[in-house]
Amino acid sequence: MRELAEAVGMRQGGIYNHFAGKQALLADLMETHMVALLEGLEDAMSGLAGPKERLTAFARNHVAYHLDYPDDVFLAYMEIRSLEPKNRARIIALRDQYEAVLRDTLAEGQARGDFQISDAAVHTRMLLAMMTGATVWYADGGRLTRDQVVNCYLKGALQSVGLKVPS
Amino acid sequence: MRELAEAVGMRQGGIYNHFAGKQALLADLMETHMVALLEGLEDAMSGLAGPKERLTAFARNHVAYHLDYPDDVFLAYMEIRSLEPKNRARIIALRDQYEAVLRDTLAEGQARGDFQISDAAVHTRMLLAMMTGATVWYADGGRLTRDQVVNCYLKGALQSVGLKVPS
DNA sequence: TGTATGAATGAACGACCATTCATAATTTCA
DNA sequence: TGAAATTATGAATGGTCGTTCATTCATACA
Repeated sequence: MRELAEAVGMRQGGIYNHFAGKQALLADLMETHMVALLEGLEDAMSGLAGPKERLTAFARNHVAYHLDYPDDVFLAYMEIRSLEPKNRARIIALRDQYEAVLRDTLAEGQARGDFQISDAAVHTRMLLAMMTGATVWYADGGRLTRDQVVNCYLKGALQSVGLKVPS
Repeated sequence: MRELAEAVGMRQGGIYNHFAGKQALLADLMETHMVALLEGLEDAMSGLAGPKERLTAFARNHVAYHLDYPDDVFLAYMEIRSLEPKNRARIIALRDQYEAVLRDTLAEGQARGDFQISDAAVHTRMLLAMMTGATVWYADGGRLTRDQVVNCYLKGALQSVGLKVPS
């Protein structure tokens, strides 16, 4: 808390005029992150019908957002276990809502016979873990640009469901 | 340290007769984990030549091992940043060695034209994150058996590199 | 049996940290 | 301008935790 206070230009006590405590601050940060992620997703996927188009939009949006806000993603992953039950439940509900968008897309592709996957729920978690992992190693100014990385992941995601992707 | 001591049936001070301190204990745990992972991998892949066979063995071994030791995997991920530079360097060297096995396999498959991937190094991280993620949600006695999960991930991994997998 | 070695104990130490609160400074607005 | 409300300060509090160490205990061996 001392460090956070310094970082925004005040002393330790000042933060408590804006947040009830560390837990409330953490929960607020994580909720803001999840809501932004969800809203961005809804924008990106609105109006798209086919499973392939929807998966493409999801993957692009997910990877791009995660590369843009690696700190939020890191915090959400590392500190979810620090949330009190009530706060954690709220955040997990948002996360579940996000996951459901991908799961429904995969299930529809599977039902249509467009996707070759064993299990939509498992494949959802496979893809989410795969794409989120980009934040761990990506750094601006590295060998690949952000867009190149997004395209690598998109290709991997599409191929993972059995689609053919032109090189 | 108090809790760890209790868990092995002694009081807080006793641990220091066996480990120099918390840092040494953590480093020892993580090194043991990485060495076991590497040795298991070498066993699983020895004698396999083709990229497809090697990727198959890697994926099976990785997912199976991770499902068997989720606590080790969790610790290795969450606490790697807690290691002092010297210890961290040792662990990361082992991790790099492990990654290199998969990267070489993917690069060979790409060079042969067997795999359709944009970038072997990126695809390595995609697959590792994807497969490691199984530990986050898998629980014994759930809807799917361990072997079913391993096969889901194997199929996803093989398809991600552009291979056709019979359903 | 007596001694030496290794291991366990638990109180104490020092450092760190989130939070509180009395006080002071600043801002708002009538 | 002056009072009220909001915000900032920083010392103090209570708690946690890793580590140390004098002491006790158990075991092995001569």
